[in-house]
Amino acid sequence: MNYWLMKTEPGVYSIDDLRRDGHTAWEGVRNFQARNFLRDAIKKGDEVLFYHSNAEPSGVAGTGRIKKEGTPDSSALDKKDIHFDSRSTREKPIWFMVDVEFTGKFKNFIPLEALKSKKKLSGMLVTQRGSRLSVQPVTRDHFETVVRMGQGQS
DNA sequence: GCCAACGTTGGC
DNA sequence: GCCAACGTTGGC
Repeated sequence: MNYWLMKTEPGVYSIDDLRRDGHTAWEGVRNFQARNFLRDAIKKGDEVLFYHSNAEPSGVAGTGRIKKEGTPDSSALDKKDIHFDSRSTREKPIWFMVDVEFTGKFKNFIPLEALKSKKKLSGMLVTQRGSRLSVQPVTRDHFETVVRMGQGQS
């Protein structure tokens, strides 16, 4: 079982949207490192920290779980989609997506500032300057610490 | 809105 | 294969 952090801009798709929908296709990722995680490493049942970026404040808003492993990203094949990529084809897809299901919204939203100041979370990728990767691996320790903070037990 | 940090592209 | 130019991310 692995743990991940996935970024989304709440104005585009928030934890409340995920709660409403139950699950969603995590599509539109156009970065090769993140693509490799989506295609190769993320497995059904893996747990996800749901992170609001470009928000006021930015931070972890809740959790999700991988419902379906990597499949070709259909938005890359759709000419009308903003994420359309002419290099990607049905036979040789470049981009991949996973399906994420809602598992919970934090009682306490955890702002980035709180992640940074928590000693136990030192080294967590998202707290590092210039960390732009939109799909990041998280250690089990860090995942559980953040969840405890979000549930208000720490 | 600014801008630092980073990823990607393309000329050579 | 280098690296400058450009585009994007995302905190502030």
